[in-house]
Amino acid sequence: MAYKRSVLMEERLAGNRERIILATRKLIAAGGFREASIAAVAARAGISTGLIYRHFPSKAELFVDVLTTAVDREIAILQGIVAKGGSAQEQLGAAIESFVRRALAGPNLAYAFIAEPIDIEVDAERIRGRHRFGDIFRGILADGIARGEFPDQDVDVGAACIVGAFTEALVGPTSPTLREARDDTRIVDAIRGFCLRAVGMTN
Amino acid sequence: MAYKRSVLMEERLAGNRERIILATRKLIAAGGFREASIAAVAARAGISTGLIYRHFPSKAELFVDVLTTAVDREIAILQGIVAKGGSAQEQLGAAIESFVRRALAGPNLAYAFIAEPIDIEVDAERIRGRHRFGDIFRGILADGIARGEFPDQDVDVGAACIVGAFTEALVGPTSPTLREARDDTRIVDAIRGFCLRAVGMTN
DNA sequence: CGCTAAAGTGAATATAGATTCATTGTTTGA
DNA sequence: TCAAACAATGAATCTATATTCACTTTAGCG
Repeated sequence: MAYKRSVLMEERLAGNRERIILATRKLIAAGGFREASIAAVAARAGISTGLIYRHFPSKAELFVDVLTTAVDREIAILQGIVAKGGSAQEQLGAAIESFVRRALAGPNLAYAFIAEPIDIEVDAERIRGRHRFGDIFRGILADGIARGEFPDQDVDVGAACIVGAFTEALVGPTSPTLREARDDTRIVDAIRGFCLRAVGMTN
Repeated sequence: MAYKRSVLMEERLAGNRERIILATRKLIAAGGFREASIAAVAARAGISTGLIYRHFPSKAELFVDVLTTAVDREIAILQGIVAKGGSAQEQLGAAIESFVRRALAGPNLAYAFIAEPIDIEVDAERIRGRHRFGDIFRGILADGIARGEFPDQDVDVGAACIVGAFTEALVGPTSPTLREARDDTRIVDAIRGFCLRAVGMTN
């Protein structure tokens, strides 16, 4: 007779997949891609290495899956903010604040993704993710300029600078957030202030 | 009798060391750390893999050497600019312009260093390099605030944002400079303008 | 129960790349 | 010219992981 997976079984499978993804995310968050070896992921997920390959064709695809999922979530939130309307200044401020706050809330943010290359396949996705973030900000900038809110400026460079600025301030090695005694609100304000001024608001 | 290297020999040795470093730098510039395998370095330098180990105890130390040398050079230039005095605004503008111009001049900048991790040892150095850049900008910022040129602001976050901004705009994946038809002056101006406004200059 | 399909395992294999070292070539100083 | 000391080579070795696959366990179904 044909083999039909019961609902319970179906759930277990999905659960395993979830546990693999979760384990990967945690390992990456804790110590970057380098920490997330297949053996480590398997151990953390409480399964065998072989089983991972039943769910993902390769380590690279597992990573890409984890990455895109995380980026999708952020992009959706940013788009939501833009969709809400308001002045370009409000949108930009809210977008940065949201991103920065979520990153700080971590505890150990998938955002580290934005900053660490490994293999070409994953890299491609990482870059795509960064571009998608850049596009959001480019849009807000262009809009603000069109509305006369911001002075005329190079939106490509501006978007790149904004992404670079808060990425570095948050997860980069220069980051003040890496040193203890963080005051989240202070950091959010500082980054938002920096970017808003940079874009032309006297604030 | 004791063996004493002749001057000529001494020079050949030094030349080999130089060629190894140069080959490494070029390979890294062309395709990142990943391209710079020991085999590739040896091939490019026109020597054997074994010889590399006569000059450097490990691949990591070779990379660290190449990295620090490059960073040292940049830092010295930035310090020279600061030492020349002038208003904080002038110093900041000149420092950014210098850095950005040199990076654009490439041909294929050692600055990619700033953006790509590999092993812990090299990472440590990379991070130190970024900190050293950050320190320069933190200094200029603090000075400008003290002199009343810039509004009061968080210098730690500001410095990180500045480093992040031009790093991303130059070598990051979002970078507009990666796409052809570059207009160097336009990019320099855009980045400098962004950072100066961010710091509080109405410009 | 007994039989099959799928889930799950983990030791064995494959691969890539750094590192070593036995060997060969060159330089030095008498 | 010769022997010791050093430079240089590159195939062989070591290492670290990703990936496979022969096998064990469990679930579905008559």
